[in-house]
Amino acid sequence: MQHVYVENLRDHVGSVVTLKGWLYNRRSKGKIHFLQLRDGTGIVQVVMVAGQVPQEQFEAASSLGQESSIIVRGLVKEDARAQGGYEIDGQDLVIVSPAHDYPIQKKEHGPDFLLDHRHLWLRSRKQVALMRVRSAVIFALRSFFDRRGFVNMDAPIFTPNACEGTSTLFAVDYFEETAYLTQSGQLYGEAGAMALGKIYTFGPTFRAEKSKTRRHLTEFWMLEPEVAYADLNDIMRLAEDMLSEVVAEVLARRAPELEILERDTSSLKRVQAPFPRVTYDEAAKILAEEGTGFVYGNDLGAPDETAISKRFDRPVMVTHWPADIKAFYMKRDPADPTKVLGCDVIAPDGYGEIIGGSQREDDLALLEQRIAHEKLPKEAFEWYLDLRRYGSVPHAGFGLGLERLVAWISGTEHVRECIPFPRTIYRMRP
RNA sequence: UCCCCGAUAGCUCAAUCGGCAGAGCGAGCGACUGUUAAUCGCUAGGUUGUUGGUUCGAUUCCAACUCGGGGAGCCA
Repeated sequence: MQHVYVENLRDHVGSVVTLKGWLYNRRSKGKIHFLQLRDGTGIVQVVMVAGQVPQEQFEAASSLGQESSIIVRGLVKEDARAQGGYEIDGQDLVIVSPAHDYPIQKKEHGPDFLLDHRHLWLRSRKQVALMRVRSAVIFALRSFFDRRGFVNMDAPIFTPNACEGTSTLFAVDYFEETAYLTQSGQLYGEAGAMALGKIYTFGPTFRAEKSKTRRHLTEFWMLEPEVAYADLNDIMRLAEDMLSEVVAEVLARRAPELEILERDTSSLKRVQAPFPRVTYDEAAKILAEEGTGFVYGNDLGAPDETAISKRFDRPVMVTHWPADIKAFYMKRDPADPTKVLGCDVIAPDGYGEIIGGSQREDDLALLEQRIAHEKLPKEAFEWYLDLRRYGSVPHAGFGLGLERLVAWISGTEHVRECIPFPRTIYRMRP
């Protein structure tokens, strides 16, 4: 007798197996119970017929509440009438722990109620599928970088100062000194690239901005590759290869989950490098035609990003941004010093900016000027300037927002469902 | 910080012009041998977010507050 998972039932047709899980739903009709057992890998229907199981088990099942933990032994059968194609002829039922009045019903709920019950909401069919997609995305990203010889070298989460000097940071008491939760691992990633050639950091990132949109979290996961001896074009190719391979792998490995999530995969199948590229100036022309109210010189707003992405059938790369609206470490374009060698990748279907990257300023004097111009505390950046004093090389990298990527691939409206326990401006419980 | 919207049973929502607080689901009890959010019958379930105002009378109109949702800005 072996304990099998629902996702492997096809290998056990005709055998008697033991399944361990929770009661997802029960439909009882007189002398027959239909128990839907979920175990995290899937849901299967268990049929219990009176007279074919011990009488006390049949009666116990008739009052069994949703999410009761149960162990079932039964015969695996193929049955066209069952969802998923397989069914269990129940022979024995053990109630591990009965549950009553489970708060989340099999009906629609509002976001407030569901987020208050996030610890239980995670058991729902779509949320399970979403977490499995998220896990597959992370695995695909890590294996992509591993295949290409990158070393995972994570950045610290406590930092002594702002990385980019713009966003509002979360301050914490650090032994009578103020520390901040990191908003980016990039500067540390640059140190790693000078040590190891090509690295990526992957960890939680914190922004204390009071953003209230479906694309924002105060705590999110960011993956940031950084490559020595690389220019803007190198990391643009890296970004489009990464997205293409990750999307293909998730399509191949998580098709059932994407179906549960009702994701139309036809647009994902078109996600293949190379991606269309437009400069900021070209994007501004498109926006003038579209009449979005875009003002030249500003950053792209969410409606601007959507208008541009609608012109193409795959992610779009926008390059050569005005230096004034970008971070101090981005390298100026030699052909036009008002622009920087930066690149944002905009996902289709209104999911917005999923990647922001650039070639980094590698000239010590120019970087010192930029730090002075931005009125940043130079002493805090001395270690960073050392990277230019001792063997500076052209280098580049980007940051990928994991939850935005997962939201796009899974077709989820809001990024808060794409992380197990979302942290937003008005919500940090449970 | 700004703009818009919302709060009524455990959940999702309704309540006409300001006039007795309603339904479905869930829960409890009962019926049913193929249900797919099963169906059918019965029962219980309410300080209408809080405070104040207008009124003979407020779930309904007004104000403030609290909590939440969507968006802007900022960003991934």
